[in-house]
This record gives sequence, structure tokens and C-alpha cells, in this order.
Amino acid sequence: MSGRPMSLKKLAEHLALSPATVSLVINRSTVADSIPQETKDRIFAAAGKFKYRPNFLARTLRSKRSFTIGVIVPEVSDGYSSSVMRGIEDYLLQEGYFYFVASHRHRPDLIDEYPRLLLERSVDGLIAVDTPWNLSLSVPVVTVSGHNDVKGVTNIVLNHRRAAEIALKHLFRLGHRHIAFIKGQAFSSDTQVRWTNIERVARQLKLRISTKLIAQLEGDSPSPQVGLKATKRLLSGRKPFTALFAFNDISAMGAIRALRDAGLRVPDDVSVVGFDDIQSAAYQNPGLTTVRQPLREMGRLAAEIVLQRIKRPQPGLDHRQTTVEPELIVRETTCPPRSATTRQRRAHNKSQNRGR
Amino acid sequence: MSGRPMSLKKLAEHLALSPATVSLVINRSTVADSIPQETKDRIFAAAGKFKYRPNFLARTLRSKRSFTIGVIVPEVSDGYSSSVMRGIEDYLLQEGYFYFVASHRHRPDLIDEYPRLLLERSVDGLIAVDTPWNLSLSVPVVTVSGHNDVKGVTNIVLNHRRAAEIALKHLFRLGHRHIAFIKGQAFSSDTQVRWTNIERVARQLKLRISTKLIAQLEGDSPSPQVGLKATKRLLSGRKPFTALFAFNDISAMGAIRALRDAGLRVPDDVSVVGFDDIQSAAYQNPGLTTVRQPLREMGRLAAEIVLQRIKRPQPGLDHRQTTVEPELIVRETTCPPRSATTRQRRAHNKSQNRGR
DNA sequence: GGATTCTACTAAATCGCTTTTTTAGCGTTT
DNA sequence: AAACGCTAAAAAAGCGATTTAGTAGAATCC
Repeated sequence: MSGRPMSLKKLAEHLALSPATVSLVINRSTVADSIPQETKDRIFAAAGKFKYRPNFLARTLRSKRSFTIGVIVPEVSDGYSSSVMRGIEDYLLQEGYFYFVASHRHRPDLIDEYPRLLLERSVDGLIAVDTPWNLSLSVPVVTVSGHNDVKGVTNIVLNHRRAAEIALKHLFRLGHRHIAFIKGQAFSSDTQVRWTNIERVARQLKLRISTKLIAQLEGDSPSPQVGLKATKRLLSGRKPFTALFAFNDISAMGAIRALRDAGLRVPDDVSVVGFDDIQSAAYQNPGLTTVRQPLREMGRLAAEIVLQRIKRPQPGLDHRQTTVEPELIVRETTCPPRSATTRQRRAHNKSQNRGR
Repeated sequence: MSGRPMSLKKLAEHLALSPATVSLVINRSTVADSIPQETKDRIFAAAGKFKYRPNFLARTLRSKRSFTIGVIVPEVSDGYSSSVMRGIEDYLLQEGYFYFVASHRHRPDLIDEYPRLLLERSVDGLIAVDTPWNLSLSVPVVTVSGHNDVKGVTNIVLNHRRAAEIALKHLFRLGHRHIAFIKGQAFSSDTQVRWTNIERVARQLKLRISTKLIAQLEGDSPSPQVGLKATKRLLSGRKPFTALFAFNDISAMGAIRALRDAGLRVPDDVSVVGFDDIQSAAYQNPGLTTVRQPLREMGRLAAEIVLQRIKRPQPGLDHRQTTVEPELIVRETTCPPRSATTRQRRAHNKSQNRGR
């Protein structure tokens, strides 16, 4: 009917009140305490009748709160980010916030640019997922799997020590002694910590990691292709292995494909352990054994923390870290190594026991 | 240094010019044509020096263009939506737009509420992915896989006739005559069209579809679980089938799991065809044969169309439809039916040929 | 009964920009 | 010399809210 949506001014005019009064009442300001209930009722009734909704931009411009969060991810469609986003969204929308998504695909220029652009759009806070982060900004920042100690940034990280432990111990107990590894790409924020912890746990288990059995993911495609290639390099190294610990589920899927293509059976000839437990991991054939990261919970936690920090900024407890726990999900891609290796295992086990 | 970011007013003051002049020059308004280059240079120099960036909200409040799109999806982490979103994002960010994401998980109240909420946030346009749509809004709307004819809404749809054709003909040529089907959930916007076209093509192929071999997905979980359950129902019907055409890849994965659990081999005992070709389809073991929807392209197209309609609204060509083509991706979950069935197939083929 | 405190509001200043309308000065026509 | 048309810029009116400071009138206090 009317040209454009009802504005505060028109509503006030209709009520024969000033815009100030209407605004105060609608926002339940304490200043409006003295206004009689009758008048308040009139205001709410009119607002309802004309379906008055305050103009979001005007309100934000004035009050400096946009109820908007910026989410920066490497890639929206890679299973990892989207699981985290699911958790972020759950909480954010429920709390009346919306969010912008920007995916940088590991391009340094975009990693640089997006935070600025989002800040320009007055986001109240930022969540960065699996993205290297060094910026200290004027709004709260929470990273998921970020490892830099930056002022004003809260990092949500997995207990990587424990993750390495449950995966390696699982393989070790099954009898594997020749384990190959696929490291993450240099740009992934988890690559470094993950590897450091694997080395540490391996030392503790007295497990020797052969440099010939380490391959690194290369290229920024989010597809299993990169894992396939890394595994081919491993295979062409001609040093045998009975198990493979991949950097993530996606690369584990590529690895399995490469192993099959090479005529090896999974898990009979080579056991494979993935990382993340993305949705499709459970529905691989065979089901992928993997180290589960509680991605959705991590996203939710990130959202919770960022909102909490927006609502009441704590000057003291500014930058800190929150750790979440991994869980080993044993499915069908791991089993004890076969035949020849079995004897080897027994021998190993003996010396192990003696060592204790 | 300075408390808050440089504003137009302060910049103008520093230049001893009025805000109006500075605004006009910076926005390259034709009104500023008469202003000498020297002055313009001074303005740009100062803007650069103080890193002046116009306040986004103020600008939007005034000019009524937010350079923001709302994207409504059922679920951010389900492979389908995220592939589409990838395409949407590619184009949008490249064109200087940002987008809000809202996922409704098929809850009718949210499907109702989000468009309003997004409009309140002054989005310039809306993209709805796999979401039933009846609203005619004040901004351009583009749906991906929406099938309602609504004023002001452009639908991007797959050529479903062709999709049914390539899938069924593939199975038919392999010799399958007893094909089971998994229909989509009632809330999915493709369910109806997809099924209508399957029936049409089946008639054309003189292929009888037994009602006992139709199962419908139930429940709104985005996991393969629902496909698994549907397949179990199919299996318990005790009517044998040699092939299964699933509603999507996710349910196909669940179906494969159910078939294996029942001791049936895929594809030797039962061939399976999926739909969508989400990322993980290629990396299933065996690789999933599926009808590929160009999801990313559909997203990109949606973004292109919505921006185009924002930039120059065409009163005449308002609501229309754009069709994209499917492609059959043959991997490893389909093969001719076995032994007993083979004879059957020969017989069938003969009568088929005679029929022509 | 004058001062003080409430009550019930309103005025007006922002927020930071856009955009139409004016203006002031100067050279050119007719 | 009055009228006109440029040029170069400024004034001012929004956009639609929020929020602080203020005020008129009634009630209360001493």
C-alpha cells in the first residue's frame, strides 16, 4: 500500500508522539521507565499494526553494532570448512546474528584483503577457519585451528598431542612398524603442529619414521586428487609400508584410490587412517578409520566465544586458547599387518615389552 | 593514531573543501566534471594518504544499495548446497558483493522468516537453493532447483527429462529391467519433477516400475543414513531388483552400505546410480556412477542472473527459467545384471527388438 | 507557598554519506 | 549594460534511526 516500509518518524507522527519516545519504548530503554504502560501499549499496538521494523542500517550506523560476523574459510565446499560453518551458523542465527562468508582458497592477497573488507562492512567480530592469522584487529577474532599467538585473538585448537597418540598407538598396537605419512600442505594452519606431535609420539613409542615414507600434499585443490598424488610418490619410493596416516580424510580417500590402483588392498595390505571425520568418511567403502575432530562443536564454540567477547569485552583475558579433544573412530580401513609382517610384529612386541 | 577511521567530513575539512565536493569527486559523479584535475588530484592524494574508506553503512543507508546478497540453503554442509555456494561465491566476491548465508534445515518457520530477515538487512537480491519458494519480493530472486512460477523469480533448473533419460537408458542398455527407485523427501524441491520425468521416460522405454520397488527418503538428516533406511525397506519388500536409482549421491552411499550389509555386491548383484555428482562421489569405492548436475555452474549462473537483474531491472522479462544440462558420469557402480538375470535380459531384448 | 522532585515526554544533535539545488564569480553575448 | 552561460564549489536536505540533555506541568516536601 504505502510506498515504502513504515519508518519511525511516520509511526511517531501517527501516534502524535515524538520519534524519540517511540524509539525509547521500542528499545525498552530504561529512560522509558517513566512512560505509562498505556502509552507503551499504544506504541506497540501501532508498531504491530503497521508492521514496523526498524531500519537495520540506520540503527547500525548510529549504534555501531551490526549483529553481523565475518567468517573466513579457505573453501566453502570442502567438508572441513562446511562442517565448522554448520556449527557456527547454528549458534549465530539462533542468537540473532547473520554472517558473511568469504573464502580465500589460500590466496595470500585475499587472506589480506578480506579481513579489511569485512571490517569495512562493520562486522562485530571475525571467525577465521584453518587460515593463517597474524592480524590484531579492533574487533574480537576467533580462529578455528589457528596457532599464532596474536593479541585479541582466541584460538580454538584440537589437542594434537592426543590426536597423534590415539592414531599412532592404534596402528602400533595392531602391529604396524612401517608407517607412511602424508603431511599437510604448507599453507594449512594445522600442518606444523600435527607433524611435530606425530614425531614426538613416534619417539615415545620408539617408532622410527623413515624420511622415505613421508610425502607432503601439494597444490591447493580441495579434492582427493592431491592425496592420490602424494601416495603415488610414496609408492614409487619402493620402501614398503603396512600403514598410512593421512593428513585428512579427503587425502585418505585419494590415498586409498592410489593404493588400489597399485594393486594393494585396504586394509589387508595397507591400513589407512584419516583425519577429521568429515561426513563422507563413514560412508566410504570400506568405512574410513579416522581421527575425529569435533568440527561442528569447534564452530559452535567459536561462535559462542566471539559473541561472548563482543558482549562483554574482557581486557585482561584477551588472547587465549581453547582446546578440544579428538576421538579415534575405528572403522574398516585398519587391521593388523599380514603374514610376513606378522612375525616381525611379534618380535617387535617382545622387545617392546622387555623395554618397559 | 586518530581515534576512529577518517570520515568524509574530516577529510573535507583537511582539504578546505566541502564534503559534497569530496564525495562527488570520489564517486566520479558526472556533476564533478567541472572540477579541475588539480583539485581532484589533491582529493585523491589526501584520501590515499589518510586511507579514507567511505563508511559502508552510511553509504548504503543513503543510496539504497548494499552490495549484499542473501543466500538461503537447506543446509550448509551437505555437499549439494556447498557446491552451489562455491559457484555463487566465485562470482559474487569477484563482483564486489558479499553474501549472507541462512540455512533453514527444512523448517517451515525458518523458510518463512529468513527472507524477511534478509530483506530487513537490505540485501539487494536473494538466491534460494533447493528451497520451496512462493514469495514475490521487492528484490530480484533467483532459485536453484526451484520449480514454482512466481513473479519476479528466475528459476535455474536442470533438464530433468534428459537426466531421467540418460540414467534410465544407461541401466536399460546394460540389461536392467528390475530397477528400484529412491524418491526424494517431500520437502526437496526437485522430488516431484524428478519423479514425473522418471515415469515418463520409463513409459517411453516400456519399462514397468513396480510400486514395490519405490521407496521414499524420510527424515531431514543430510547424512546417508536416510538412504540406508530406504534401501532396507526396499530389500525387505522381497521383490528382487538388479539396479537402484537413488535420489542423490548421499542416499546412494547409504544404499550401497545397506546392500552390502544384506550381502549383496555392488555392482555385481545390484547396480547403483546416484544423482548430483558431489565431490565425494568420485572417491567412493567403487566410484559412484551418477547423473552429474553442474552445481557450481548453477550457483555461478544464479549469481550472474541476480546481479544482472539488480543492475538493470527488466520489467518485461521478469520471471523466467534457465535450464542446464545433466551429464552421466559412468564409474564403477553399474554393470550388466548377472547370470540368471542375463538370460532374462536376452529374452527381454528380443521382445524389445521385435516391438520396434 | 516556594522549592524540589517526579512524570511524561520532546528537541536536537549525531552517525557518515549522497545528491539536488544554490551561489558566487567571471567571461561572453547581443 | 543587461542577460546569459560557464566554472567551481558550497549549502542543505535527506537516509532512519539512537541518545543525551532538557522542559513543562503536576505532585510532594518542609
